[in-house]
Amino acid sequence: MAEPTRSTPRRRPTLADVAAHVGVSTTLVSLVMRDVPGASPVNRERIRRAAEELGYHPDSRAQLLRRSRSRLIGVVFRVQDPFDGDLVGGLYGAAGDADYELALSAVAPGRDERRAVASLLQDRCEALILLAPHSPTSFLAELAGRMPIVVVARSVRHRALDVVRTDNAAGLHLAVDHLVALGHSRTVHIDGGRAPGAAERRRGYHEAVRRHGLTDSSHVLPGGPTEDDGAAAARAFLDLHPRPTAVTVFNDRCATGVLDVLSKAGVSVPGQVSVVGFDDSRLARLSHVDLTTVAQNIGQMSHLAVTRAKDRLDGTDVGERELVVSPHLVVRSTTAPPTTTPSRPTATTASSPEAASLG
Amino acid sequence: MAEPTRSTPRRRPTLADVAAHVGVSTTLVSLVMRDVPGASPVNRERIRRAAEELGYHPDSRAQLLRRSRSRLIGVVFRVQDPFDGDLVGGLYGAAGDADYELALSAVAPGRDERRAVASLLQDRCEALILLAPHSPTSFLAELAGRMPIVVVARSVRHRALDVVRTDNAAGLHLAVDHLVALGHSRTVHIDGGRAPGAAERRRGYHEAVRRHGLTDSSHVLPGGPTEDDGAAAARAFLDLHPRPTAVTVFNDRCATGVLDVLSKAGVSVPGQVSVVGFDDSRLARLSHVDLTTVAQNIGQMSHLAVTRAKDRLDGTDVGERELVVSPHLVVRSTTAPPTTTPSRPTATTASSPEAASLG
DNA sequence: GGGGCCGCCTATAACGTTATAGGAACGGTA
DNA sequence: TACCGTTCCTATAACGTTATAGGCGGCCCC
Repeated sequence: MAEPTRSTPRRRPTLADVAAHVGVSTTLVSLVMRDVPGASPVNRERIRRAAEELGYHPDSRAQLLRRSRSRLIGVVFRVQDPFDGDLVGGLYGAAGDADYELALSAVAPGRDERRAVASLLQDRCEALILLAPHSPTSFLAELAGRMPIVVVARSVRHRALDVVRTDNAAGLHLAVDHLVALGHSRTVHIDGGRAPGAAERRRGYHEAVRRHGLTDSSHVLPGGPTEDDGAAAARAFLDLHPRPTAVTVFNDRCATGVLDVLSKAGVSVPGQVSVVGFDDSRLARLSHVDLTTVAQNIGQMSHLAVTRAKDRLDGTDVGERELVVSPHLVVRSTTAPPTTTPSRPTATTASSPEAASLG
Repeated sequence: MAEPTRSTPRRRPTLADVAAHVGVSTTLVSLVMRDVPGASPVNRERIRRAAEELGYHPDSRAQLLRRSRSRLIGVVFRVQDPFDGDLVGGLYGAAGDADYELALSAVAPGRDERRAVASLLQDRCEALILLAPHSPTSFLAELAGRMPIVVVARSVRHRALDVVRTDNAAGLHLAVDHLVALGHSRTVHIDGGRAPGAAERRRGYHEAVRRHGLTDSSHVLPGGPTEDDGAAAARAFLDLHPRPTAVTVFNDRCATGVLDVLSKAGVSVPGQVSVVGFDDSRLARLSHVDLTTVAQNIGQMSHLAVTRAKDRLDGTDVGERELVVSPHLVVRSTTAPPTTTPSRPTATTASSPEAASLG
């Protein structure tokens, strides 16, 4: 039992192992592994080779423990949400640029936000980025007393919380302006219910139609964030009389449900009805969906979230608590001029039974 | 500079802070926080209160560094994949039951599997669970020399690797048996290309139709894992003559693309064509899709993956390297008896132009 | 030749926790 | 009184790393 090290060959090699192998101090090995100056080229090379040979990997726990700063940013995300997935991808890039590491903690069925946050607290993250959190503001505020908190894609008004979000109202302005420019006047907005951002998008819709003097020929239909919500809303839409020629939808998932029901009902898109989504998710980009939609700038949002966390940690003086990112419109193939507009009856009117009975 | 502790009030409290606050040793606080015997009820209560009051959270880095075992299992997953998302949810549950923690590392655009794995190695994970990895077997085998590796949802034959996967061939047997039982004889399988599991599902399809003596009236169409692949395959399907009455599809995403194109072409499902997917993903369960599909048993797969990792770590003697989980069929509304079968012409034939020109 | 600086290296002490060993006080027993 | 076993508690040394403070030559410059 002179050398327990040798009796357990499975032990992971440490700095000391590499140092002993080369015949130098652990400090020198540490210098070389961190690529900081202070070692001769000869030793640098020998140490690198020994580390490679022994399969040495630094122990991040020990590193983080020793270093005053962990340079770790925690991210809470919903593991099934495609939008969160895209954001996480962007965050990895942005964190790398800022020289921070990311610690991921998922919200999943059976694992709520409190659990996810608690695990990140234990990991000594210096700041937290929460993607579309649904925890009460009081909980978020309490967290903010402990460390910088950046909330993404949810509007929270609290002086201790940073927020990065899309200008949802502006997004609906873009959508409505686009439809009006195409010649539509009878429009409807399918709402997101209590989902984050839904109220602002609804407000944006109202503002835009009022600006165009189209308040009387506009509607809001109850909906929600999911495909099912969209499908239900589309059925209600089919009963409207006279039928609007264009629809703005809370998000792309919901819009997909709308498109599906319209297609099954024999209503052609964009022939009889134009549809605009929101998010520019993977869904919208699928060639068979090819949805005109309001794109959130995921890259910029990720960048801003990380930068804001970093600025808070650095004590940099920042201005607004809330960073609002402008969306932009991506025109694809679900929008076109209305064919039933009195002013320009270009194409033949639709011949489906529904259209006939409602026209 | 007598007490730097007091001069920086923002520092996170440590065991020592709690101990000083109560007037006991750090060891005693540690005992209480870990809920191990050896402290008097009075002190136990006082320490708990002090910890709460100071907002003390144990530093998991220091804990893991000190403890011989980290009890940490690393998980590599694709951050945008809904199936991986479901699995991660299951893994959290299973890991909790086995008294392990999970460390998540995402594969995302700009962050490949090597990066994801390297970060977990640094975190001193004791084992790795890789969800549908696409790294070469050689890389996985090299990892397996370092620690237990469990591969989920991909078939890899290597004596050092544990595999947990669905019995893909059996899944297609279920699908074909179901269709045949409904009365279908002309079927087609839309393939997954090079996606994991595609070859086995294709083989299962071939086996099943041969068993039913339907080889001559069966086809395989090239496809892929995405909605777009399904949409393209569906267009090819529409050109088949005579048109098959039922389709088995590589997965639910691909099936969604198929359904969409069929719907736009005026082909009714399940009236004219029955469709069976694979995965039972969220997609399939949406009420407006309501897809008959082969369900992978996510709960069992998660459980088996964690258990296998644990057994390897415990040195438990386990049998097979490969754990094959049986799928089951979920019948929803995209399958029905064929209406064009000579034996029972129940409904009126469809009247859409496409159907007419091809019928 | 003295002083200063630079390049290379090492010893030591942390970081916050837990494992180990052991001490003090107390009651019970011989 | 001596001895034992509990119960409750503490001191100390790790875990693997890095920050700090040097040490030791050698070279340059007055």
